[in-house]
Amino acid sequence: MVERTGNPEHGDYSVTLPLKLAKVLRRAPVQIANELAPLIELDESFAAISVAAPGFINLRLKPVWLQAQVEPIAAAGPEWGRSELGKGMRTQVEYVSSNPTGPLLFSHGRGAVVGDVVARILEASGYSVQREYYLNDMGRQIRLLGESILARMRGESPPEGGYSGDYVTEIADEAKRQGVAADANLLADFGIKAVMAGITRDLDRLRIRHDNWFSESSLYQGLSEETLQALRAKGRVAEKDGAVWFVTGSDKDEVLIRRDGYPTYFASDIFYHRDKLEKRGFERVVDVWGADHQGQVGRLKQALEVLGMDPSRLLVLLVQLVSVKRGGEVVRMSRRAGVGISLEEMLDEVGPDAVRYFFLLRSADAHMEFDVDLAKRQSNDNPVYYAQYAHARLANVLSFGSAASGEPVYSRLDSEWELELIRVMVRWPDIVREAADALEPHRLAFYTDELAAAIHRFYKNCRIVSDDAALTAARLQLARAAKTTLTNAFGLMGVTAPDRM
RNA sequence: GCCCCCGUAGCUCAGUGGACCAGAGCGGUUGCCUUCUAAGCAAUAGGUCGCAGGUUCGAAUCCUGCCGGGGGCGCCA
Repeated sequence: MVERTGNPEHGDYSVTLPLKLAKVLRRAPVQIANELAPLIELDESFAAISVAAPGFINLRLKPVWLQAQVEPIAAAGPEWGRSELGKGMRTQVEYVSSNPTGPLLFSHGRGAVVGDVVARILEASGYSVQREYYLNDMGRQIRLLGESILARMRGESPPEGGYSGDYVTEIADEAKRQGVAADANLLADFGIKAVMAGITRDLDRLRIRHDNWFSESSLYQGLSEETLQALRAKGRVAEKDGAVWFVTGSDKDEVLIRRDGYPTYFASDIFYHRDKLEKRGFERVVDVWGADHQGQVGRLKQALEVLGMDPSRLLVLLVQLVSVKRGGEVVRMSRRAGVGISLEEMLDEVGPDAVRYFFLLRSADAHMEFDVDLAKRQSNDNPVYYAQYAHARLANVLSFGSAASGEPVYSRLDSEWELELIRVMVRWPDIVREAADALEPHRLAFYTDELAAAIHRFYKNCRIVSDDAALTAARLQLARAAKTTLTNAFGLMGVTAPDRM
């Protein structure tokens, strides 16, 4: 009903209620608007109210109100933009969860950043967040990992469907050095530890952490049988062809326990999510998955519903695939295709700030092309530097003007550039709230870009430190408030805010 | 065949719970450093918003049907 206007000429906010009422009341929207407008009680923040065709009521903020926001924003510091809207709701965000059978690929990095920033946004919005990594530490893939290492130690070729990357050789060499017995099970354990050490090192460089590593094998200490029993009691389990099936009710049932005795990932997913939602009692669970797992969402939610859980408590964010453009050549990344650029390699090449910022510059459900050449360019065409440079400029001028004394007179901040900067700043809490509601981290990057642009224009057009003490003090406070806002935005994105560049 | 995502400027993408000239970045052209960082600012060119219907006072946005790209539909993960 109340929306922000897209065009400054229409004020700051607009009310579209008359347009919506028009149909119900069967009257012209302009007429309704004209009657409604005088009834709106304006507090001192708004200067003007006007009716515009075909029936908008537009509201304009008073400059004096905008000017009065500067000092509180500067004073709020890290708190500016945070809220308690989540009311401490126990929320889990699960992300990365890559199998410990090989190093992270660059495409995993996207899900890692999306999950991490979702967690940061929710924390800033008053949710109680746990960050979890689901560790697939059992099953066929793990057995293959052990066998692959063993084969490498013996100089044999890996088993069918096994792993053959250089890291397998490295692990095999290290296992030999440490005198690990040539046993597939022991080597699998050894391999998991070695691979996870690499994964956590990469994540650490990307500034991504988890609170909990949840082991898949721990699900099979009681909970699995209990859950199977519960499904059986609902009449949703059948046995045929030597396997155990989940009866979906449609024409296609799903295997839970394979003929060889291994549970399928579907089974583990059911057990795991029951553990999250019931045993551990998270009110809401956010899973960040690759888009290639889309097919699992429906059946998992169905199973949870059969077990009596409200499936809407589980939110699955599907992150689309990434391709990498480098030197004019596009490399499409796919987990399955096995071709991929490692995350480590990209961190070496472009650094964590650019990797994070670029991932956040795209909505998660859009395929993205990562332009390596652009990301590593140390120049003005690089959006990361554009935003960081705005921060560095403010830091510099604040240091330059640190000796200035004088009482700020905020009414002096009356140029279009100053007022525009304040308008952008005061939106920040809304941006955080909207990003949290929609679970859309990319909104932060777009906002940051807009804020940086307003800062650069302000800096360019308003000489901050001058002979005019009152104006200087006011502009320095504005610079402080802008720097606070930008710092907080970078903080939620996990991007550094440099004081010098 | 069915399901999900995408199709908007030369390129990469926002906007898609309706309305305010259709936006940003990169790339193109052109101006601006005696003064707190030019990694900046300013101007300019460039688009049948995939196609066709429909709903509406109004559609890039909602509905239907097509077309194109990607992903999924396994006792793989």
